[in-house]
Amino acid sequence: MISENSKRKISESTIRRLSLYYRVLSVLEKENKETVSSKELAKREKLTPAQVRKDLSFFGSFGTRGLGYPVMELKKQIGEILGLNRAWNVAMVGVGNIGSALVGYKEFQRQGFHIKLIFDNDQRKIGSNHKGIMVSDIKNLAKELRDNNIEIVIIAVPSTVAQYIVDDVVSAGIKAILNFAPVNLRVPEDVFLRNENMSMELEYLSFALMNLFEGRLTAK
Amino acid sequence: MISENSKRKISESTIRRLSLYYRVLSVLEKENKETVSSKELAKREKLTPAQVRKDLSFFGSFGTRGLGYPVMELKKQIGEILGLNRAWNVAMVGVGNIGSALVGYKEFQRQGFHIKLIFDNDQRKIGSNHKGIMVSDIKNLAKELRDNNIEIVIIAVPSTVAQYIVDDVVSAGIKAILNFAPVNLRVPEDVFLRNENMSMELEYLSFALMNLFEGRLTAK
DNA sequence: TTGTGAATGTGAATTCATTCACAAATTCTA
DNA sequence: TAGAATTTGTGAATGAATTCACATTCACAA
Repeated sequence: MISENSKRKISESTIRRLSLYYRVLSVLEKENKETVSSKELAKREKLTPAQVRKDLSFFGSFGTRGLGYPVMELKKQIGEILGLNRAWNVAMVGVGNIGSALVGYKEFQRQGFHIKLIFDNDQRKIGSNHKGIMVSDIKNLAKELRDNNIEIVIIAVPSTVAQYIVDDVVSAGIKAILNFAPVNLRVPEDVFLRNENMSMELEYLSFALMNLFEGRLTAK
Repeated sequence: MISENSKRKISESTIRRLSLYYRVLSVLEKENKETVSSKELAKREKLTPAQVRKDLSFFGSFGTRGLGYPVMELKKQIGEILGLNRAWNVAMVGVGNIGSALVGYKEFQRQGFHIKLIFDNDQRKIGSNHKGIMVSDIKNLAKELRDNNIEIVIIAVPSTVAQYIVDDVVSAGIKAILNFAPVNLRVPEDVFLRNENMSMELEYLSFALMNLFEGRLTAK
């Protein structure tokens, strides 16, 4: 059971690690492991056992001393916390390179993120079938989002138009937006906006290699 | 000039923010701004001015008191730090949904990440032309990586085979790997491995919405 | 049923990151 | 040329996240 202290502020990094735990637990479930210790969980994610226990402790106490955590049950609990035990209605705006790839990305489906609508402004794409979903005209964005009870919108349009799209999305009452355009977008206070910056990790590697060459740094 | 105190350990978040500054500076450059203050830079990234100055101070002192930072010069300096003022030879392994989209992703090009080789194991894809690059047989992976002086490898293959690929990549002497497969990979101590977990941000939004419904949390 | 070993859950200690606050430097104005 | 207005750069202070360390709990074996 999720304890009431969950009202306390949870750090972003804890949530991100919860995602990691969830994934490892899925693997462990497939391996038919009944229980897992914080030590084992930590090892698989290159974290410390204390970190794992602390993270989980924010939400309740799921383990058994001397034994560890029940794999299936813990996965279910984390799923509950992250909202993965339910389906989310998602819309994709923009079906260029990235948008198109994401529509076909099975992992989203598996996690309960169901892409129900696809939008584009390209007349050649509108009306065409994309992995079983009809591409809608972006002109009808706000109305269609409302009519279809969309809860999360993914933005995969060129940077130049991303802000206009977001304004439209916000006007439709959407409270959660995932942005793939490499640009900073403005949203009202009550809207959650997350950015997926595809170049950032490459840049980190670039930085790491630079420092490696200059003899400043090692990988770990 | 980059000062010698750059030998101190730089935190991951500082590097990530450097990426953000770089992007903002590119925009400011296009807007023909000559200088920018830490205040303005902070505002654009929703950070504090102190944060911006502290981040930069790890690498040297680039600003002028009373005036701010010279846009072009600072961009150049950050580019130097992140290794963006040079070209990197990159290889893509796997041209499914994601791999294929990334090969066509202009932003990588712009930042100096040049995808020189593409690998797949699908006979129908091997030999075919993908955005001007011939798809190679994954059997020749290690040899081709060496022969073409590849420095960074992007993994976009199914989770089930990702570890085998990585082992092969490592055996070719590659020191920097970006992994898009939703799985934890093992690499030796001296290899930089970064993971791009496409579901993580969606899961964060999912968590945020859950808490919003339960009245626990606001967006900011 | 008792003892041993294992592993959790959590305050306290520590480490790490961010923000404060201000002297120093420089621009700008008149 | 002097005084006002900015804004940097950075130690010090604060705040946040991680790790430590251990009492507590439980499983399991004999």
